[in-house]
Amino acid sequence: MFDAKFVRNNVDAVRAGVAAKGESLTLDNFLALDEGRRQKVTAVEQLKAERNQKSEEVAELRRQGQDTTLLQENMKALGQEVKELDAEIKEIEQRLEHILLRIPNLPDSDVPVGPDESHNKVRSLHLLPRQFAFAPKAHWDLGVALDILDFERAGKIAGARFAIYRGLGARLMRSLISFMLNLHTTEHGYVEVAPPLLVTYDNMVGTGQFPKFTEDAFKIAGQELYLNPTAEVPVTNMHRDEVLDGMQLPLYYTAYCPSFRAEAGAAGRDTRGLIRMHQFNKVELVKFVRPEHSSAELETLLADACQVLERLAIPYRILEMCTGDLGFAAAKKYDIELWMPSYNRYVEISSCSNFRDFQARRANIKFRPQKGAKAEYVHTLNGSGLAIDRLVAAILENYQEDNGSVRLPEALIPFMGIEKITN
RNA sequence: GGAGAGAUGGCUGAGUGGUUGAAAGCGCCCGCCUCGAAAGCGGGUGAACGGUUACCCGUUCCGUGAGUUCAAAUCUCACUCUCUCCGCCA
Repeated sequence: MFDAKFVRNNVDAVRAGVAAKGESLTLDNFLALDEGRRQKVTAVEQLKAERNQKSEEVAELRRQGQDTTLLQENMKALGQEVKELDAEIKEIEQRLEHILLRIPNLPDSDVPVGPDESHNKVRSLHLLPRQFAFAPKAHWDLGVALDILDFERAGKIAGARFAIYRGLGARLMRSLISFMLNLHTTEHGYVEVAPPLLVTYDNMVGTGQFPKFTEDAFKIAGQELYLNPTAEVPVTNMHRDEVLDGMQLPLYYTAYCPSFRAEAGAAGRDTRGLIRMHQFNKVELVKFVRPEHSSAELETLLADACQVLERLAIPYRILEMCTGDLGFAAAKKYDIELWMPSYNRYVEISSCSNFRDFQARRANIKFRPQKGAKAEYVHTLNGSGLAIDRLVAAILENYQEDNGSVRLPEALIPFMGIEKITN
């Protein structure tokens, strides 16, 4: 979110940034409301100054034992006027905030310009897709045949877009969680957290999901609580309304969280398998950093996420997202995509984003650069490190053998206690 | 779920409806002292918004929201959260 003053003073830049993201906002209404607000604020503040002054007079006259009824009568009208103006201002401010909360973050200047995903830039390729000497199976077939995935029974429990992990499948998921959390905590310097999975409306606003994308979230009936769509929400909001000690920055957090998405706009897409589910598992990376470091921190965040795929030896590529594919809150974003034989293409496994101070403003997260210095907004970043269900799918598909068994990546063997999943 | 206590600045903690943006202490910053430091002494030290932007001026903010009043941190109501005890439970 931007503050009104910034928008007022940088109308053209904001318009251009919004347009680059493929949205349109005239801001004319905003500017008119903003101008009207300032006029009313100036007016009401004069009245309030008068009220304060007269109130002091009342106090003074009373001390002298004089009658103040006449003065008090005059004050009533003044008080009423103030009340009405305050109400008008409040209404205008609500409308201004309504607009401000819906202005997307502006792209960094080095982000490739383009309307949609077709303009994303491939930054690098890592390992080449394996050439199969047999017809590779999709993970939903492999997993069911190996009796480690069960979609049918998951449907009995919760309907479509859910999965049951079973036996070695459940152990594989647990192994991936441990493997990734261990990697990030012991080698990359992240602090592991296990946050609440239900979050308030304000939390969702803080990270930018709300108010624009309420239909993507699951709401708890009768309560103002939502199932978290990504650990980004609870972990970033941990520090909401705080002034962090500048000496403690940067803060690195990693969290494993089940995550929940309504997938409102995805009816009929990726209906099979583990790729797009209402409930999925993810290890997330979140950083709170000084503004001058956030660009460099995005690069190391990306590297930390890629390290998982390096260790698992799965083919992947890194995409630099263009302006039209940045999403609402990001100023710059990389996607990591891994090779999925059943799709015969790369599939997203992680998004690593720099939000600059966009989320920090919404969630009111500041830091004090030095003792005694004025507090400033921090920069926040996050990325999946990585999405677990898609990783399971990719391991099954990329490591499958012609007899339907699946070898395990070296790095997972200590966690699994076996080298191969067979029937 | 029942009963009680509480919520004030970076922290601790005073506060009788009327110079209380808020005592005091801690912390922090500047100065004096010192070779330097500590101690001591003196001064300063919240945020947001608006007007001017050199300085400065005004308004708002004492958990949140409403109300009473000429005037609310202080009175009333609702809500949220924290703590203690009981009940329940993993």
